[in-house]
Amino acid sequence: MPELPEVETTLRGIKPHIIGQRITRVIVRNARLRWPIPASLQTQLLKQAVQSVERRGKYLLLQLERGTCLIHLGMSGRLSVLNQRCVPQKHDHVDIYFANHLCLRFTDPRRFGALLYTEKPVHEHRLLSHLGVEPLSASFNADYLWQSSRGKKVSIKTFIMNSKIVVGVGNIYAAESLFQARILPQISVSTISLERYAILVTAIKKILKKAITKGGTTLKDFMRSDGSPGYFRISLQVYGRAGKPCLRCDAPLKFLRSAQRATVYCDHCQF
DNA sequence: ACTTCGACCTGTTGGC
DNA sequence: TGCCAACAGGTCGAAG
Repeated sequence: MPELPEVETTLRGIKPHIIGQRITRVIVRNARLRWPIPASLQTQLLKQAVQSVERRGKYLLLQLERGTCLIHLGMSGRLSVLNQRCVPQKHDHVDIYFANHLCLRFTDPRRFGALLYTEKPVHEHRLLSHLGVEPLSASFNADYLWQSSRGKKVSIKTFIMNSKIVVGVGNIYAAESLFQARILPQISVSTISLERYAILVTAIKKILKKAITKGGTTLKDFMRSDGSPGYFRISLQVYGRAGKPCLRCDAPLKFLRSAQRATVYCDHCQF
């Protein structure tokens, strides 16, 4: 599930339930995530209140009184807020209980996710310090992309998926944005004009915002006792549609594997 | 300095 | 139906 819109939806879903709440108990059933959850985490979180919940790229940051809890959902992670004790399932690795008796549960079958804690300034953390601009901020614009791409040869798809450049554009939204902007995924960043970068930036922002709006319609589901997320499937133009007709020109969509990621595009509409 | 590639995991899917 | 390989929405860090 987790591309930026899903992470943003998760943030909006959990925030109202845990903001201001004091942590009363932490249960770690499986510490073996992408980085092992430190054994000290349970003690460190205990009795701290949540001051704010923020997002940086695809990282969720629970700002506590003395430090910050960093959460990444990886490929298959999920956070749910449960209002009563709910029997943990196979992949429910962490529970954080609050004074209001709600439980924030971290579920992640593939365990590519992460849950860490730091008492240093969180934006200086090694996982955050190198991150590029937020795609929905004003800093993400055509000039920025054009400037950042000088002297580089990478393909435009690899480029916009590079978190040092811009955060939160994953494989699905990269493919969709490039289709919308009519740019071939495999062309080099050095060949793209400022004007086309402007079109691409607009497409990325539009698609991410639309996806956030759609995810936002299911926020009530966060309180479902079974913890199922129930996201609407976002209507996708190219992702997962290789060989099927292009929705703009009817030509069969092409498939390409670049940097080990599947890409679908239309070689008639995109150039 | 830039770019590619392997690694981390488990669940699902599709071909034989 | 069963088995097995390939693949999946991420991203770090080593190697080239």
